Amino acid sequence: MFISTSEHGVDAKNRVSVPAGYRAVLRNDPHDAIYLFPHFSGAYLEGGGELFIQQYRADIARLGRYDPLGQVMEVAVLGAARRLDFDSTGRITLPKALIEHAGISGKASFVGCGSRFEIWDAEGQATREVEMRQAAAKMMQDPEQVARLGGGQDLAALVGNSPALSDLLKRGDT
Amino acid sequence: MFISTSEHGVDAKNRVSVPAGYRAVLRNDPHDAIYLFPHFSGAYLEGGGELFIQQYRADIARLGRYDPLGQVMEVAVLGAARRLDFDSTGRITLPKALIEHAGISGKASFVGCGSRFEIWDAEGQATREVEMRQAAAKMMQDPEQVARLGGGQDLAALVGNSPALSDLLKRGDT
DNA sequence: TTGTTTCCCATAAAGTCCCATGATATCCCA
DNA sequence: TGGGATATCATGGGACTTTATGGGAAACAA
Repeated sequence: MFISTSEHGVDAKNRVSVPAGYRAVLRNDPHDAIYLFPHFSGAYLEGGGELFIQQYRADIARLGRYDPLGQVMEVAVLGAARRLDFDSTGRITLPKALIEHAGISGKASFVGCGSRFEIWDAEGQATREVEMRQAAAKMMQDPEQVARLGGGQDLAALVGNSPALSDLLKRGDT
Repeated sequence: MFISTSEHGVDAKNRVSVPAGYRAVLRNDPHDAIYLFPHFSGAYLEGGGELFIQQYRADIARLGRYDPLGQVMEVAVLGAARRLDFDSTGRITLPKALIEHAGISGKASFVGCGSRFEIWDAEGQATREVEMRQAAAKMMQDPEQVARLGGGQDLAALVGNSPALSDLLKRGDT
């Protein structure tokens, strides 16, 4: 699971160290690499491992070849995505197009989001984090939102019913 | 898996370099070649490897010999498709008919779509990409579309239940 | 011949690998 | 529990390899 936020410098060759904790998550993947794409809904990159990109692929494939939503997502996600391999010290080289989309200058901020992570320009990220915390607090005052979120009451049941999920949790590399 | 978008010049001999990442996908194929055909629903080419063309073949075969749809697809896809071999530096030579169908002049844009890719004239592709990203952002604001897309909730369970899919992910050449 | 296609070599730019170094974190033992 | 030894991590720079692309020679067709 990708968690925590950390900043890393982007050098003259556009290289940036991927947080060690994230790399540990990817260690079991077929290739030692991450997938990244410029997100369509904001100036940031979304990324993850093999599972992350295959989820998008599965979602798109499920819609079928002639669905307009699927066609849009194909270009916006798969067409824009890049596979970036690590060098021997755990860095990736960010393509120019991705750097420009996210407006990264000097420092990049990695934000873990569970099964995926986001990369933002470090500059704005600090304030964004505070805003998100405030937004969360506000939403928790709305009973409807609280109800939608649930509150984790049923995870135990979920695990009990799903050998797959149970294995996944035991394996611990998710 | 074919992902990312890149532009490549088409020279006086109609040669064009296939992105290195795409060639890596095809390395396990029986012949080191791609299949391409002028797509019936727009001014672009659709292409892929052995698996890509065999999927079309299987779909058509399933319809049976006397199905009008099958007959149409046979001509429109298999009849129009070409197998193009790579030269020693990873280029293919685009036949005139394909260049004309896609309106390619000078530069061609390869767009990865997972199990297949598209080739567009680079001129229009740049704007198309921006439009698609905007369309995606807009669609994500419509709860109905979001619901249709799903959001990958079930891939993990899917993988857990399917040894075949799990192997596929591990093999990593999809 | 003339035009077309295929193969091979040359080159510049881009990307990747490898080693070095300083900083940080972790471990171990008194 | 403090402090030094060790391992891990982040980052810089140079050497090397791959990739993209241009051009020329050889094979083939009309």
